[in-house]
Amino acid sequence: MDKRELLLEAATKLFVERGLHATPTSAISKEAGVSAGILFHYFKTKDDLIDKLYVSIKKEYTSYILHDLEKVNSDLGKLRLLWSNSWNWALDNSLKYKFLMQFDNTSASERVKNHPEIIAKYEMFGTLIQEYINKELIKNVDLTFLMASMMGLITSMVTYLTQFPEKRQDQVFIEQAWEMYYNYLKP
Amino acid sequence: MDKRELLLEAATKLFVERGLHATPTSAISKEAGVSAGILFHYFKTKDDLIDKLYVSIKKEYTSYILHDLEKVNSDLGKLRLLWSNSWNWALDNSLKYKFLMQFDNTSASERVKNHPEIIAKYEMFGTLIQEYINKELIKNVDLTFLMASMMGLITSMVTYLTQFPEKRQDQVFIEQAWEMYYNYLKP
DNA sequence: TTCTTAATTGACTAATCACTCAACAAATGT
DNA sequence: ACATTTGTTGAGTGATTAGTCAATTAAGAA
Repeated sequence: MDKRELLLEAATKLFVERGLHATPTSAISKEAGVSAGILFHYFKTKDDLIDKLYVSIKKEYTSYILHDLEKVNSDLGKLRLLWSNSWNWALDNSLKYKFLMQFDNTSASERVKNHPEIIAKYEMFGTLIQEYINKELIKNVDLTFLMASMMGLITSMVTYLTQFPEKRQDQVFIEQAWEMYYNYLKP
Repeated sequence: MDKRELLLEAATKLFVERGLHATPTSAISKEAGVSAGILFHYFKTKDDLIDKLYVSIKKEYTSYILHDLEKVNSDLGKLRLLWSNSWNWALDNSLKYKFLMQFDNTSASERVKNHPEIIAKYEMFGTLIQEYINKELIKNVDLTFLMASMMGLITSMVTYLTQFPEKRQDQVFIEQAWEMYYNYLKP
């Protein structure tokens, strides 16, 4: 398997488990089952690894949010899919999601937020949301706020469903979750 | 001024600014304007400092949430104060709040979450919320979920109001914020 | 005042850690 | 086949850093 990928995976696990400061690069390469030196073949520095990891996860997340969207016709249906994509990804990738949350609260994320590919996804997402706002399907709030609130609600879900995983199958719960979200957004 | 306090303040600032892993203890003592050695007089290790910082901030936050609650009569008024206390504190202490967010997403927080004083505050908060649930003032969800969702919504606010601070004075906005929260919680 | 304890300093040390590099292996191209 | 690039290793290095400690000062008690 691709060693770069192995390294990123190992790093995600250890960073969330121990925190950035308590995870030496040697631990990462050990966890990944590769030599210590190879890490610096794929990543210039430790900070570079961290930045690349952030970008890669953020890209995966933002891509998944828009996933299968064209298969739905109605606007409300699209919005609902947007939302469920978002929290399904978070639940299926809780480690990665936790890393995002952790890193987003550091100024270090400023270094990296302006990455072109992420900006592109945001813009796509942004025009879509703007369309919904124009159609008065949702409240007129700025995109940052909307993303942040989505993340906020999803974080609650992830926390909750990590504790009670069986609830995730519950159709009533899913419906409630959606209502909660939409209540929050509708004009 | 108390040097222990100075150290904790400096640490908060630097941790949020640079992240835990990029903040040496020497930088903390320098920022605090004290000698390098004194840090280890007040804190056994760097991790001990981090843990103590977390507990101290969490204590301050949970205390402030319950602040002035006895001055309000109606249940709904109390709930509203609970909420506004919570986000006012977060906005007035955004550095501390960001540190909490950052650290809560690390397993390191497990070491420290069971601190008796924090648990005590949670219990107080918990019985209060249980009362509201019994009175059917709010939905019957578990406390973890409720706290998490509150944090989630507040995080959105903090993100938003950091960008547009002038909105904070806006009465309409405050009213909307409350409605959003209550919509989310009412049965 | 004198004695005892606590606070404070900063040079020092032992350990850790990010990162290098020379050597080798594998793949790729010609 | 040979040459060239690319991937991989792990021991080694220099810098950084967490944490110590002997010495000094300040505070409190008697």
